[in-house]
Amino acid sequence: MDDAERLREAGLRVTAARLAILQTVSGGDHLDVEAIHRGVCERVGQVSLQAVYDSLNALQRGALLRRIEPAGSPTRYETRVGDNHHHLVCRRCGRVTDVDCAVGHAPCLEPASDAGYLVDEADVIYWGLCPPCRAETGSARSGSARA
Amino acid sequence: MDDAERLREAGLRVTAARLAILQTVSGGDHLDVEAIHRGVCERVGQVSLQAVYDSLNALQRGALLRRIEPAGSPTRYETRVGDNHHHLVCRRCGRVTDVDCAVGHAPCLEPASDAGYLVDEADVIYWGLCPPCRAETGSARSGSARA
DNA sequence: CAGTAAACTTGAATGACTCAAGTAAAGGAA
DNA sequence: TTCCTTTACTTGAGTCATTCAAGTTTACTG
Repeated sequence: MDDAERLREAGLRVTAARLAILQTVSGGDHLDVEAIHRGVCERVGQVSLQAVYDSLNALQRGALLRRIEPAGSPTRYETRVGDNHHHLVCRRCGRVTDVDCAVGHAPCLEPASDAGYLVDEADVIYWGLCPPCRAETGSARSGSARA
Repeated sequence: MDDAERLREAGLRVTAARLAILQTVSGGDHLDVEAIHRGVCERVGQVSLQAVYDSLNALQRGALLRRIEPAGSPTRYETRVGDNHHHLVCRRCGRVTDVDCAVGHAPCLEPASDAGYLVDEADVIYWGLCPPCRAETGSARSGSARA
């Protein structure tokens, strides 16, 4: 299924801007809105930043994109949707890297007690230093995660 | 150990504003900055919002408070620090509730692959609807978490 | 091919937070 | 106790990502 079909299936109109967004996000690595905007403009000429915001919202509502919002850094988007994966986020440069869930049956995704909540999603972010930033700061190898 | 001692131990000066912040946060339930500010003013009279921001930062650097930053809602604070617990966040009203880690040995807190990152923390947020919001929206009981 | 809803444009507004410069006060030293 | 230095606090302006609003254009239906 190509992007145009996927858009239609989500009840969205097919426009050059949206196709360019999908291409840009899928070709990039957890890009932020500004980077996506740049990519879109390179592909199809001037598109307003607001159109990009608007479309990104529509695309994520339609489950064509996934939004990642690490505390303290701007929102990023990826095309890998509908699967069970999490993210490593670099505290220093903000880089985001995918990680599969640590265990197949995802124990952490069912809270110990749901306190009466109707839980529909679990978000896991591992905070740390990415390899380039470790090299620059001279951090020793390997640490153990704390909850 | 009382709050004043704890402040001194963290290398911070003891002020009425800071004591009031600690009391307010510990007496409240994952309050946001505005609510903390209100609580502080009730206790010790006018304190500027910036002083509250400043102190909250100092207190969290000194590990007297923990900061919770759910995507799309303002930062909240709690006094429960240094343990292994996560949060349920209501998509509708933003309410935050503590959950202990699902499993003692915390499997999700060691990523399947660390991609070379030096991981120092894992943040887990369960998104859903809190009981009052479920009642208001008439959502059916229980759903299964998706990663 | 026309009509209409959705998408896009421009421009202003918002909200949470930070920065900056000056004043006040905590707590160690004299 | 008083002085002095450093940290905390005040006021006020600034920033950044994001949203809102109103008008125009364009994709798709009929």
